[in-house]
Amino acid sequence: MLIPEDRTENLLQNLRDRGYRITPQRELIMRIFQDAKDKHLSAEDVFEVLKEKGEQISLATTYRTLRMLVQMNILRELDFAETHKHYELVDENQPPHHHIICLNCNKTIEFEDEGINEMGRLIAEKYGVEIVDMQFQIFGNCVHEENDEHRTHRQ
Amino acid sequence: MLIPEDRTENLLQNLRDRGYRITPQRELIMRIFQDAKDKHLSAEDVFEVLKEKGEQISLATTYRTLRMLVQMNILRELDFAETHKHYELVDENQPPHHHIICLNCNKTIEFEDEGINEMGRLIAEKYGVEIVDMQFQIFGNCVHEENDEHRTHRQ
DNA sequence: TTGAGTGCAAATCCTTTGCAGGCGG
DNA sequence: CCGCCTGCAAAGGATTTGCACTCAA
Repeated sequence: MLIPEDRTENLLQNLRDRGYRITPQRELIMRIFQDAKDKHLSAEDVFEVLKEKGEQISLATTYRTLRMLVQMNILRELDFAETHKHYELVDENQPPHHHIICLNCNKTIEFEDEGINEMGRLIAEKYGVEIVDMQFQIFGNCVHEENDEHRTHRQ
Repeated sequence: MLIPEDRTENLLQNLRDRGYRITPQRELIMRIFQDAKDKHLSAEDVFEVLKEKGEQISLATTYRTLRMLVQMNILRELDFAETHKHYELVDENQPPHHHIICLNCNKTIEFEDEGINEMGRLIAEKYGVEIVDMQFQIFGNCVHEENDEHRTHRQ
């Protein structure tokens, strides 16, 4: 089993090279995403994790940092049809992955499918679009909720 | 060339059958979507169209009606990685379609791809998820903006 | 040293809600 | 006529911003 390497140092260097200052706040936030692989944290989530760790940081800085990291292509912004956005680390060595979102329990399942990625590339090429990101979302009800009253719409 | 039939009467009957009252406001909003096929209106867009037509309606009712129509599966809610949501008429006779969103000009291109839909169905089945909606979004830069400074991130 | 980054509070944007009055069935 | 719908204004949640201060380089 592969232990995922900590890319934080590289990413920090990357920021430094682009003229950004490395502050404790920025480093903390990047480490949170490194430690939360496979999660899709919201700004509020990140802020809560920091508070639990006893770290001093403002919500404003959290939002500013997330926005900056998305612009640097270090974080990917995800839309799960909620009122707030989610974020995850970009791994340029991995093909884009996609998400199933359960409308009952709000859990998300990640999946990879090279066929879908390839079709996305062909379609983008057909329409003359240079891809920045592709997201395939399946909204539905997962079997674990089978006995509950199903929600047949977005929340 | 096929002239798309006006389904508004059927949809209104549908609402009536489900115990909802048919008010002028609800009928107006449904007709706006009928007349704006291929567009992806936001709540504010709908409100503006109504104002231009000289119709009297409040923004609150616009939001309430949109939410109700989504719950009735008459409208589909779309997320284009913006701060507000977009809506389009659901056509149950058509397979789900998807969108390319240009990060430069904010234009959207609709496309259909039965291969992608089929893959989505297979994946949902594999993970035991009953599909409510599928959305494949390609974010990128369209060729028309080729000479402009490219935005390489979400707005 | 210096200006980019931070914290705080206020502002902004989008959307929802409480309430009193209106009107569809 | 009953109670669902509406309009208005106020509230709410998520995110951004102005400003004075701080600290990374």
